[in-house]
Amino acid sequence: MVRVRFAPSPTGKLHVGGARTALYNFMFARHEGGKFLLRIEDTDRERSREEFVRDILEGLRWLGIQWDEDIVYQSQNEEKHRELAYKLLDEGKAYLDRYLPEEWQQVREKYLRGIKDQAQKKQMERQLILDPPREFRHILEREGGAVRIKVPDEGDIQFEDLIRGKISHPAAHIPDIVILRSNGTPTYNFAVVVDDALMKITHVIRGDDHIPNTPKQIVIYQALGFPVPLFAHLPMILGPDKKKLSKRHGAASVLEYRDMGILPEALFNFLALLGWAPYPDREVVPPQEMIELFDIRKVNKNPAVFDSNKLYWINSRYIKEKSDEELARLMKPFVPEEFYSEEGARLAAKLLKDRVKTLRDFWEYGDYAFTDDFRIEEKPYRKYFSDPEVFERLRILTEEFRQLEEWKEEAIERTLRGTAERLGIKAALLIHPVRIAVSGKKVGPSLFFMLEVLGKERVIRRIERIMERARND
RNA sequence: GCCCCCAUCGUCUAGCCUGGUCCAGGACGCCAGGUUCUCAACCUGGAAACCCGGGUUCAAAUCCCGGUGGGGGCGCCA
Repeated sequence: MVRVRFAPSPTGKLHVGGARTALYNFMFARHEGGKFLLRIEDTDRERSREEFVRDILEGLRWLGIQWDEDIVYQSQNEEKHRELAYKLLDEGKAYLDRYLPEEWQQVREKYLRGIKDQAQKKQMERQLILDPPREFRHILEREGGAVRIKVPDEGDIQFEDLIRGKISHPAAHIPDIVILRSNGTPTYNFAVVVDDALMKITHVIRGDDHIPNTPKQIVIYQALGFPVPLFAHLPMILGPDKKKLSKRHGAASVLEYRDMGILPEALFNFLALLGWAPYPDREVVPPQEMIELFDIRKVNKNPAVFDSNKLYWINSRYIKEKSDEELARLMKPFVPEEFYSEEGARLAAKLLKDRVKTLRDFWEYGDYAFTDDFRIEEKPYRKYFSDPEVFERLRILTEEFRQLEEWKEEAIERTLRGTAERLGIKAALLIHPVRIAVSGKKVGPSLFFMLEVLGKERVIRRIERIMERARND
């Protein structure tokens, strides 16, 4: 049974890099019919915050990434970590380092400064700890200390990465790792191994910044006698400047994308595509299908630049696919409360779903669907309503509209063009002022379609109202 | 410094394992044209890449070696 986990530390919001890692774990678990678990690595008490835990959970839920068992908090396992570290000590697989951190710093500077050869350095460090120089002889009398695991001095630590194939690291270059600090808390590499073993994790899927940690963790697994899981290291996600993605690159947090009007399935789709391609010629692949096709072995090795442009494009595709009713519901958070109505939202959806990029755009470009009190762009308004002739033209058009029985796109167009012809003017001289009158904007959907959707009463009302205003201006 | 990892259009990628069908395919973006009442969408077309150098081979984007470039790590941080 496949068991994977996402193990964020709650020292910041859920950002897209973390979300992608969670996503790949989730897709792998679902594809394999296994379990996806969540572990909060909250051992860094200084920096861990409850609000970040909430942000992470909310972000995952929003993306549709559900975890299967109770959330594990790393801090719950501290007793177990200590116990296992002491067990290794008893078995002679680890030893005590009695230096205080500051002392060790001094010792390193004094005795290890020029040493470049890592194997040699490792041996000297061990020597210095087990057999301190005269001035530190006294530390041997001390109780306790940090626990260091003995790392083999020869051979290579090897593992088969599901994405990269064989990775090998000379054991002699790995120093004896501290697994328990002198204050009794476990270090990261040790805690991860113990927790993963306790949770019976079978596949560790994480960012490739962890590749250098893996050989160390394997040493720990082996010392503990735990089965070593399989590893898969995902490439990093980079900002447009090819640097590791961070807050400097604009929105980096998952919930920020939600608040910008991105659909969760669009972000899911987009993130899944960063490092993997389900098809050679299809980009829009909904979550369920992604899961069915997911193959960890096909994941790329090279880092990917986060291109928000493409995210917006994918988002617009998903918006296009949705029904007006669903969009009406989805856009609610993005419309000021006093203006929101289900009817208005449905009109906005119908009018704009083929042209918007985010849910936010519905209000941004479609306020006139919700209220008569929409914003009128000054420049085009002045352009079309400073011509005194516009009043008579629109008065005639309004009369025609009033008598129009069948309020349909084609009939409206016929009426308007017919009127223009009789007046001996270009249709554009009616079209543009009407557009301003009913929407306040110089650009938007096809006018006749817009008039049909908005409805006869509203259209006439708005034309008359704007003329009223223009006369007074 | 040492160790590990990576390298196809501006960007995401297909192809690479199992050399020839690749003068390298798709998508975003960009440019041009079409449509049109506007902008977008849409349709059509276009520019745009195998990091460099050796080797193996009849044949290399694909295999091997070296270089260069980028990333990560070398903590009693995670």
